[in-house]
Amino acid sequence: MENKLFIYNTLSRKKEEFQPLNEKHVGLYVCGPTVYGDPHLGHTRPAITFDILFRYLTHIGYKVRYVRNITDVGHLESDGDVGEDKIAKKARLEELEPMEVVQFYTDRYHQYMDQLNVRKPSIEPRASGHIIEQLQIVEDILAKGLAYESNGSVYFDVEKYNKDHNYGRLSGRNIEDLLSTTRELDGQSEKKQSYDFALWKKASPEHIMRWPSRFSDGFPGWHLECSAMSARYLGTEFDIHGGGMDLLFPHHECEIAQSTVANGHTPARYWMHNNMITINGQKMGKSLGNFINLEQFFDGKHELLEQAYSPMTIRFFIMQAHYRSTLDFSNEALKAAQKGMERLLEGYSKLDKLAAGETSSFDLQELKEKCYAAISDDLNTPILIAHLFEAVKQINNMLSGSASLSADELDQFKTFMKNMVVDILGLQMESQSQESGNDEVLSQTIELLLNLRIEAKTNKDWATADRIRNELQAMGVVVKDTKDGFEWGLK
RNA sequence: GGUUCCUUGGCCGAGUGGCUAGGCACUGGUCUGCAAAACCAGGUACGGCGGUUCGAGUCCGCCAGGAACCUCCA
Repeated sequence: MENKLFIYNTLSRKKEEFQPLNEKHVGLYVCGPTVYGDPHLGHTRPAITFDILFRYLTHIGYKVRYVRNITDVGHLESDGDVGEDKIAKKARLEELEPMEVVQFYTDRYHQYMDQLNVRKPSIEPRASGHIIEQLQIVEDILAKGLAYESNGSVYFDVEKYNKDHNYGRLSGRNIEDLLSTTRELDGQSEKKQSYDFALWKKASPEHIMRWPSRFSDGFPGWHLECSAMSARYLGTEFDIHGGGMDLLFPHHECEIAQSTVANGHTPARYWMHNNMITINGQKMGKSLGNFINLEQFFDGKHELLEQAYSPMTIRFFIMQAHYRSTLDFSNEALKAAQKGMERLLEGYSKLDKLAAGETSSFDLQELKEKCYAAISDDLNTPILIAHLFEAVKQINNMLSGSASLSADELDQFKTFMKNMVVDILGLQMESQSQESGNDEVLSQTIELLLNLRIEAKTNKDWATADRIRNELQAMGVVVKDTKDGFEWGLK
């Protein structure tokens, strides 16, 4: 691959040059949502971050198998081992079959991801569809003596594992600290140590999601699903594992421990973690109750929102910060993102109008190199976007004749901009894409009016000219005069 | 309490020792019948105190404030 990619690997805490296990192929696994509620702003961060990674790897020529799971079982409320299953609880409250809850919120998740122009993963497996694989791992770990059975449940023996391996190598914790900082919780008497985690849980009588096993009728521990599904679809060793920083411990640490015992090595070579979105400086999360759903962003109906924000505005907002930094929500920041995005997309849409000049007045190769350097540097989208604004400036200058590109370079420039804006950043024009049927009639009508306005202007009939402009504006049609005519767009 | 991390101009947000980040907002100008858009120009910055260095927003120490994880959360 001619374009190198450097990514920050949580395992080594350094930026490393990405080297795939198999030339030309990349296996990517990202922890997906637990489908017991509507997606909120926080869910967009990993979705968009790894969408860009997926798009960029594809762009530079890799064949990427991107697996992003749907968690529909095993994810417990309030505590890793004693709470109620999130899906089951929702189902009980709503008097639904658990799989109805799963289907409903999975569909909703897909709908919002489509609006954000997040590409679909190659495979989207569900935890409940991989119980057999998960039980197999439980058997493997038991056979190696690193798990123990207790009252129908099976727990991972962290202390024993830590003798030969480093439990905490990903999260930077050590087992002594864990002992002293883990709270005493009810219902833990089955475990040897508080930090042991469940591989299989015996279902209590009222628990509706249950599968038979030789241990008990029960369900798999939460961490197990990712080990099982990544191994099934990407092999026991694959390239990149991604997810939110809040999953680093215990989820990913446990995943490493399980897979290491089952397969003899760490599952993924590169671990990437996106940071959190904050609201008033605090993490936006379900448990804190300070989250804003995507539906609320898109229709503006939330007390903290001053207006509605489009899916592309949200996408651009996320991309204007580096994925490993926290990103603070505010109306002011969202509005700034919206304006910036409009400026970038407007500039991009003017590319088609450019005519080639005799010579080139700016260094296209340098611009391209700077852009590739930015995205290759651990997906530095804010820097990439800064360079793209430079490109927009050049487009505007070319339009007014104060800059130019030769025919050959203009073609390159157009392709390059499409690669960056559309293929890699995944931005798309919003107003046009929504219209379809009435489009032609509408445009012709508006252009008729605007041509009348030109006549009025020629006759210095400013009153009529302004009336047409103002009334169109009131209907949501923005009119801009140009040297030899007009431009218009729908707001 | 433990671990890790953060503190940049009015707002958001890049920047891992020397070179203008960028966007939004603001001010002035050019263009235009006016407006919008566009373009040009401009200002405001690195939490505090020390240290290392020829040179620090960038490295080290201390202090202050904040966050994440340690329990489910993307």
